[in-house]
Amino acid sequence: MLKLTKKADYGLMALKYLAEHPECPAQSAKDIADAYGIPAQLLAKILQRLTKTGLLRSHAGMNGGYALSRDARQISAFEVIHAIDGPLFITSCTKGAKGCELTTNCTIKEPLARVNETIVGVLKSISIYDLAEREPNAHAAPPAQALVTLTM
Amino acid sequence: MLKLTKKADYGLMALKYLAEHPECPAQSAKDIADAYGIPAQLLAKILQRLTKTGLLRSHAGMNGGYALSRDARQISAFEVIHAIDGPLFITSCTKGAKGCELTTNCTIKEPLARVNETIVGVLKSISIYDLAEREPNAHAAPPAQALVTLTM
DNA sequence: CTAAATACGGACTATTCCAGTCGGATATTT
DNA sequence: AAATATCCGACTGGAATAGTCCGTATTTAG
Repeated sequence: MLKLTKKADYGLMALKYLAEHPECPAQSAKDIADAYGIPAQLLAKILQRLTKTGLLRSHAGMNGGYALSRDARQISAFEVIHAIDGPLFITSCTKGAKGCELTTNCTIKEPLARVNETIVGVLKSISIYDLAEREPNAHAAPPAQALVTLTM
Repeated sequence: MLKLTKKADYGLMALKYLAEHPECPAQSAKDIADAYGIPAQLLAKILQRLTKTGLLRSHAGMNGGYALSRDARQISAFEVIHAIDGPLFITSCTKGAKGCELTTNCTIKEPLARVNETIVGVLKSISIYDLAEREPNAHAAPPAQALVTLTM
């Protein structure tokens, strides 16, 4: 449980792929799908959605495809996940405005909301660049240091 | 997305309820379910599972029910969630031993694994006691300070 | 100008997972 | 013996996810 959807995974993988091939002006959905062995049509729809939210730029026609709309360092994992899966709630009961229907108190919700914020914070601190520039062997010095302080 | 199951929510709520009523030797599943308006039979199964994993102690018969097996401060939210929902994986592809089937690389997985660990860390730092000792009005000074440092 | 390659997008199907129910067995107290 | 509990396996309904199909629009190559 507490899983990302496969679509979000696919989206992250695709952006990583694009970040790793900055020389190419665009990569088609099919190319990316083939590279990872994921269903092409499904990935296509994901990329379309990422285009609609402005993370990608698309170009139809031959040699068309998708490209990052910004530098990979400027795109966070959170943005990708949010674009694909929608808002991120850890509790089942957190609904838009009406809150929890459970009678007295879902007091649980309040502390878990902080956990939620923490997760969001962490995901925001990870950029697509971070995902890409990792050769399997270069496992050593990780640069950035994200510090999350949660008071409770 | 990235949601806890309702069962986990219910489990946390139930333990919180038990922590708030330390005077009673035991609370029946039905009592707790009624207190929150959640399905009694469903909660019963959840409590049974928590008993099997050792977080609760049960007692059949009249005036029977469930009680915390340890001090509320010694039970983490993570333990509860893990007992109910099983191991906590943020990525869809993390399977027991075989890892990811996707051909080349699910390089995504490695950075996300750290996110995973962070979440687990936060959940481990929250005890049932933390959930319970919160009167709706006492919204002021939160005591404990959990500090999560993640390097990436 | 035509054909190929590509993005776009709605509708549909399949499958999995979660939530909740049912029925019956066992244990304990009164 | 009866009432109150826990215990546990099996089943069902529904929602959400994963994936497919098919037609349209756009751009480039030849």
